[in-house]
Order: sequence, then structure tokens, then C-alpha cells
Amino acid sequence: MPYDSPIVCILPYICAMENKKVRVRFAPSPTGGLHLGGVRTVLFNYLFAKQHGGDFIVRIEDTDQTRFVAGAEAYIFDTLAWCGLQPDESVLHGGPYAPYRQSERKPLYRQYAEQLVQQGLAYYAFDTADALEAKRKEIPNFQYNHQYRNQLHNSVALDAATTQQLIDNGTPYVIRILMPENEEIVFTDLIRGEVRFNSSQVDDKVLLKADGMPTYHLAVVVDDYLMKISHAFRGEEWLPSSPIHILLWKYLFGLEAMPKWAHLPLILKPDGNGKLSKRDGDRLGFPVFAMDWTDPRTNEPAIGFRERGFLPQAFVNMLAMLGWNSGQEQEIFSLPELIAQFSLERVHKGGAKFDYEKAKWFNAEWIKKLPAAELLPLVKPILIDAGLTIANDDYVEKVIDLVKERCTLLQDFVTQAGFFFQAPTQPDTAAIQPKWDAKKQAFFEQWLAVLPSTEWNAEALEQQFKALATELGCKPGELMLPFRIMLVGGKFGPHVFDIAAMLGSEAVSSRIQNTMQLL
RNA sequence: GGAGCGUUGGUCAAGGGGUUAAGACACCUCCCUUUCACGGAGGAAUCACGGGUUCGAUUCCCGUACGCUCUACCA
Repeated sequence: MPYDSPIVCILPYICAMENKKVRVRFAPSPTGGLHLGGVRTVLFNYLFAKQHGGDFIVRIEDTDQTRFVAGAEAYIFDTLAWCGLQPDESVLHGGPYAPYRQSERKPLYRQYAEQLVQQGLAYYAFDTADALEAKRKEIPNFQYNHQYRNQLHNSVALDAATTQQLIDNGTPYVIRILMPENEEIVFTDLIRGEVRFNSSQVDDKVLLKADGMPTYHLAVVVDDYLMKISHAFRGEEWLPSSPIHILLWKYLFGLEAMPKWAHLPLILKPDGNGKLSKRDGDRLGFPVFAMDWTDPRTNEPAIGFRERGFLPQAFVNMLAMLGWNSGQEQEIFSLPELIAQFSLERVHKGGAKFDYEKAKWFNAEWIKKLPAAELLPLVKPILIDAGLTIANDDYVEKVIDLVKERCTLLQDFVTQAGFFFQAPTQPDTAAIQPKWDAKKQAFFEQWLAVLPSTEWNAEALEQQFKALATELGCKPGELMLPFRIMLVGGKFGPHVFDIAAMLGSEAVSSRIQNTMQLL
């Protein structure tokens, strides 16, 4: 369809009219490190929001106090900052709908649950955890639903006076949604199209816990409403519980106000099937979290993409291509390009297996693409960590330019560029020894003599090197490898004469002499 | 078990009633490079299965299989 087609032109206006401001949210619970799947959910939310000039909100869903992990929340924000996916509103960034932490919003939720009870759409349930546990053992596939709720300890089964008495006595209770029997619940998922459920298949989920905290089901709906969320994107694992949320919207705020849903495909483990987990990374030797994370409860460390030597641009780029593509052949995208081209319609329905090799390829591409000046602040500390002494930044920048096309991870700069800062301690003499002879020895001795008076640039050096070789009856080619080993220590690196030019006369001379002593 | 969702090479994937079924990663061969990479040129490799509909299905419909997710006072 041509771009100037009237239908295409009108579409955005219709959307704009019906949707007012685009507002999306990422709603993690602070229970651990942010893994690939989480960051990709953030990314798709972010891209969609920015493309539509909307807001990206981060709301902390910490309604389960038993699973709270210290440091997890800060880690989430650090990850977002590293990725360049900054929220417009959050615990950290503030905003007009604060607080953005659900534990601090606790008093808000009860009234909605109570309202539903008044309307007969929810009820009090007094069953203890043990009682339910016993039920589940007794009845296979037990569900708290229309079939069994009359036999259980709740305000539907009990008369009003008994219920009131239990409450007055301080008996702990939860509020459960009363799922209607045999009602079709249909909604349109932006990725999957029309999805339908029968209400009988969903059980009476707890809305408000005994401690007064809402469960996820109540909290998302209430907060999405209060925070004026226009589009709700989350992982596919939420699809089966969406009928609860739809019903809650219908009961509480009306379906017209409900955000548009999109359930994102999962990121799968590389071998076999199933959701990618930290375990898979440990097992297969690649990171799963964005950054290093140590679980404070177990002290178990997990390596992150950042510490593994990934560029945030590459990490984000790689994630975007897992489940989405532009339809064009382009694979390398900057964040602004992704914002411009992202479209929900092109998000895959099926899960994608994570491929670490391809992830590394994205990183190599980004290392090649970025100018040395931009790489410098990332590479320099890695070189210093490796024990190298760095005199000046200009030199490092030139070195980066010379070797970056052979680096896949940032750490590769240590091996690829280390010899620019430190003479090889153990040159690979075995590589030259077998063919070493008096003629070669003579050549290098002579060359050492003329070196100080040589014009110091790669071209001149190469010319002189070859001229001298010919003069002494040597094949220049046979001298290149020994020369490389002397300067680099091994069979790798950029063109020898580029290296020599960078190192300078003094270093080149001393490295030749050092290696010759070992032969 | 139930429900929902999914299924194009080993992986990411384009495509979509008639095509030699794009491209990328990985793999293999060659070229470039007297190193290692980068780069370039080639190669091998795919529509889960069975029925329909159709002149013609990888594409549409229905089944089947397989996989995944959910089935907590967790998110």
C-alpha cells in the first residue's frame, strides 16, 4: 500500500483522537536481577512510548513482602540507565502519580475490593492456607470456583451474620473475585488479535490478601487506571490471567478506559525449549542478566552483559531483534532508529531462542561502528584493570582504531592491544625458531643500526624494511613473521608496520633486541 | 488433567494462493591479507504432520502432533 494512501494517513488521527496521551509502564517486582526478557519488555514499552511522544513509567510492584530483595530496585534503575531507557516517571524520577511503589500505595486498594464486595462481584474468604492445601490434596485439580466455593469458608457460603461475626472477631480473611459462570471474555491483543476465555475456567483469584496488600491482579488494574496507562505490554506468561484483569476493568472503571493489551513472546533457552533462566546462562556460559547481580540471600553471583564486555547499544539492539524485525534487511539499529521504526504489528507471536553467538556479533558490529573517542572511556578502565600503564588518551584512541575490528567483547582489547602498552613478556619464539638463520640474524642486526635514522611512519618503514631485506638476499616475507613476533609476541594484530609506527623507534629497537636474545 | 498461546534451515527471521522460499548468525570452501581479524565471492541447510478448499497450497479452513505459559494470600 502506498504511503499516501488515505487509509494510512487517517489511521494516526483516529488513534490520536481515541487515545489521548500514550502512557506505558514497566512494572517489575524487586525480587532479583533484571534478565534479558525483562529488559526487552522495557525496551518495547519504551520504543512504543517514545514513538508516540508518550510517557514511560516504571512502577515497582512490591506487594509481596516475603519476596523483597534488598538492592533489587536500585539494580533495576541502574540497568535502565545503562541501557539508556530512562523512565519519565518512577520512584526515582518522581512524577504526578506518585507514589510509584505499590507498598506505599497500600491504603488505596482496599476500597476497590470492598466496592466489589458490596456489588456482589467479590466476597470475603476465611479459609486458611492449610485448609486450602488440604482441599487441593483431597480433590485433584481443585479450583476455588463456582463448583466449590459454596462448600468453602466464605461470605457466599456463610450467612451475613456469621460473616460479620467472623470479621468482628478479627478472623483473617482475603477478598476474592467472584468469577461468573460461563461468560465469554473477549479482548483484542495488539499482537495476537482476538483472544477469548470462558469465565468458568478461571478460579476466584484473591484480590486483597489477609495482610491488606493487593495481589498483582487488583494492583495492576487499579494502578493502570489511576496512572492513566494507555497501553499495557507484558510477557506472554500473563495471558492466562488477563480475563481477571478484563473483568476487573469492566466492574471498576469501564472497558472504555482499559488500556490496550499486548502480550510479548517469551525469550527461550538456546537448547531445548522453555523460558530462558539464569540457570541456563550458568550452564551454557553466557550472561542472562543485564549487569552483574549477586543475590544477597544466597550470595550467588551472576555475571551481566555489561561486565562481560557488551556495549549497551549492542545489548539493546540485540534484544530488539529478538521477536521484532523491521521487514528490511537492516539489523544494526541505534535506539533513535528503533524508536522511529518499531511497530507492534511486526512483533512475532512465537518465542525466540536466545543465541549468544549472534549477541556477540551485534557487539562486534557496534564496536566497529562506534568512534574510538566513544569507546575510550569504556576500554581504558579495562586496560588499566589488566595492569597496563596508560600514558595518554590520544595514544589509546589511535590504538583502539587500529584494533577494534578484531574485538568482539570489550575485554578483547586487552589481548588485541596489550602489546601497545607493554613489551611481550613471552614472545612466541617457537614460531620463528625453526626457520631462524644467520641471514635473518644479520638482517635484524643491520636494521637495528639504521632504525634510529629512519623516517618514522608505516610506509617509510615498510619500504626500508623491504629494501634492506633484498639487499641482504632475504625474502621480505620471511622476515615479517619474526618481526611481528618481536613486536607483538604472537601471530595476531594489525599490519606490522602500523604497529611499529605506533610503538616508536625506541620500543621497536628494544623489542627486537629482547627477542633476539631468546633465539 | 484443564485452559490459553505458539510452530518457515541448527538459531534469528522475510515472505505469503503460482517465488530459484529473502537476509543475518553459526558452519564449510575460496579470494584478500606473507599474522590474526575485518571485508568479498560461493556452498550446504527450511515451510511439523494429516485432511480439506482450490486449476494450484508453505500461505486459507479443520483436525492431529509437538512445544511453551498459566493453573499460589508470587509476580
